[in-house]
Amino acid sequence: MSDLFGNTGEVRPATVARVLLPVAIGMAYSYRVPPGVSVRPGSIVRVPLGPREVVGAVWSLEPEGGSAAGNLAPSRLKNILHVYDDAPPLDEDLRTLVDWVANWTLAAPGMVLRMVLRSEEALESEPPLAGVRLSSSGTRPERMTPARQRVLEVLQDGTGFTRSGLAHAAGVSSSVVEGLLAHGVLESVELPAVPPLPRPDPDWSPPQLTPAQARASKELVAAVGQGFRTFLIDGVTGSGKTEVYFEAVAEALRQGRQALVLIPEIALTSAFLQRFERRFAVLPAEWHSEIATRQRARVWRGVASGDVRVVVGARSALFLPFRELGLVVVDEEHDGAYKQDDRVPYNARDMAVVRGHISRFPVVLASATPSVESRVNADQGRYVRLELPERATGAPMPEISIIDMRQDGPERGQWLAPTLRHAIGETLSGGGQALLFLNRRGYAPLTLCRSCGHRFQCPNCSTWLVEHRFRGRLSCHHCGHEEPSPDHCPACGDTQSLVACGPGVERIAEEAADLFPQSRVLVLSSDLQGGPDRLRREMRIIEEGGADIVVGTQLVAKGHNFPLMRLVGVVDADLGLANGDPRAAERTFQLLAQVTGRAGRIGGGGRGLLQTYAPEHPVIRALASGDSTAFYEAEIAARKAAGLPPFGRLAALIVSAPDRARAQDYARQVARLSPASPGLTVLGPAEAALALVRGRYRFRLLAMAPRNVDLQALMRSWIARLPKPTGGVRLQVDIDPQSFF
DNA sequence: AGCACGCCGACT
DNA sequence: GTCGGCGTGCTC
Repeated sequence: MSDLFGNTGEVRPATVARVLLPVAIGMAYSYRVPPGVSVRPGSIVRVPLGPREVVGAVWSLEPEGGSAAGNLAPSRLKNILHVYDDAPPLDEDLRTLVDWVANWTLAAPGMVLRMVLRSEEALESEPPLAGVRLSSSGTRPERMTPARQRVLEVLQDGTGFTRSGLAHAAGVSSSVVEGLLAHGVLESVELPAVPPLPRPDPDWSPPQLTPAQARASKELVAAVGQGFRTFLIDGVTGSGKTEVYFEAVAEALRQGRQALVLIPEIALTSAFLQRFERRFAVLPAEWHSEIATRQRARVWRGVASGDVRVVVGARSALFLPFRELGLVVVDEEHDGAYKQDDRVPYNARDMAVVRGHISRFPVVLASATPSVESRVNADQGRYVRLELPERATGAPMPEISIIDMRQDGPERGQWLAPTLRHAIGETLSGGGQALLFLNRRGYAPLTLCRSCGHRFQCPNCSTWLVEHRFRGRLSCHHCGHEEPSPDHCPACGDTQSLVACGPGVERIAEEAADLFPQSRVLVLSSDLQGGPDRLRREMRIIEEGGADIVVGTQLVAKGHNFPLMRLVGVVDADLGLANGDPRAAERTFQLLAQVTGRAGRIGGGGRGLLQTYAPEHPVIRALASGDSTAFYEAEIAARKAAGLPPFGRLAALIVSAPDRARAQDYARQVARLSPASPGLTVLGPAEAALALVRGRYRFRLLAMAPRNVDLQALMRSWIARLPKPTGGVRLQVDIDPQSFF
């Protein structure tokens, strides 16, 4: 027996269904299936839960009379209230994915289901719109007027319009339409709420590929429809990775399959959608947190029904109920935005591979600076590596050189070395743009009183307050605390004694403006007022040459192409190398490779200058030489020796409590228990392992296990043996925690 | 996750 | 005398 959606399943009337609910409960709950109602595994239902009603999904059916241990007596079961028949049941693959992700992340399966059921509005079809068309009786108006004439012309081919749409299209007022309707010239008609979606055309505008691109795309195209396989496109910035995987998307479309392209922080990258449109004639469906409710429901429904063929989305798009998904692409696969930190901690890049494995389709990871783990997977033959060693435009890669700040540093109170200043001057006089990159918002990271040594500190965190001179405020980048910039020291009362220490982008912009007074300087950072629209405008200004010097944080490393950008000066290449994060070097390398890759991307002739106090550091050497092999090999060896991912696995137990001392105390107790767990290494209770992260009173206790140990099972048994947290202490487990991996 | 219940401090 | 803070427990 097969239904509308192609699912074959028993339609034997079950009396009890196990329903997974979108709440943090470890198991599915049993509900009675009322007589005359039919459900199957995957059916989306509304059920009572305590005082409220929730939407869940049938996870399994229980045969009559059968009951698993711990279930309530059938007489006490509540009824399923409603079955959403407009939405197709979640298919078996998707249910397998939900269970898999829940097990992997140690999250409640219901919380993973919640990510699937992200649009309650999608579960019921939109009611049709009231519209009008020419009356089928052929009635003509008794008195013809020019306005009426125009309305009739617009309706000539028999299409239906909404009343306001018709008035607008004909250029008349709505009373003209009302009149014609009253006279029987027009008749009411139901219009579909969602106009039929044009489908992307795989053969609309195939690009001219370079030989390297053609080789890579050929391999991808051949793999589409041939089962599960993971590819890693490893191509330098500007090598045209997008064109390559677009060919795989095209092939999936030709084969009647859907495709999903994940990109980090999609809300900011309308340029990407336009590229898609140029290749496939229509815009793809978009999915991310900023999409409006109605549109979100349409995409969800379209994905489930098969009307939507391609989705471009943020990490959460991975949990959409695709009907016939045949390809997932993860662009910029190394990007941290693929990791979710709260609720269900998962990495969408890895779960994409899992989804491909479950549903037997290829997965494509792409990056100019692959993550260490993807690189290892490619080295070991688990992923197929496709290399694009040259820029698609033929432009040479930028020439990167080092400025040794110990010898060639600027004077005190300045931050741009003479060599960099000189390069900026040359670039500007040559008509190019210069980008000064510093990954630090604000004017100065620390304000100090010269008289008494007072430092402005956050009242909540133990961090310095960052001065934002444009806004006239001191701000904590940790918790968001803000206060007005002071004019005197609160400790000693001195008025002329406050000094800003160290640079932020605002301060670099000030210095650049002083050095090049005739140039237009633009600052780009996430505290730009005006939201994404403003950001897009500023990006446009840069693209069109409306700025000479851009000073930016990591915001400028991503997405946008700046055709006039010739020089990238990294103000502090060592920033980010010093913190305790074992991924610090990798992340710094990725960020600086991306940002220097902005130089000369179109016309060539790009230069990159790295200001550093550590010219011998492997990251700096890799960037300057353009050869990252040695750097990656060193990273891989270090990870291997430490048993860190990808050779081992990592978990964090997060302890939060109403005060720091109690969190710390409990973390110590936990750490003391660890030797009892074979195969698990706990870092701690040394202060170093009790890393304080985000917000007050939270500690992370890191645990590491070899790759072959079942970390999930180990953590579960470990947690079961922990002393019961009391006094407001709370625990949360996080596998592959964001702040470290 | 959400929601109710319950127990303590500061106000109309 | 109540309002409301969060700590605790429960939901088929």
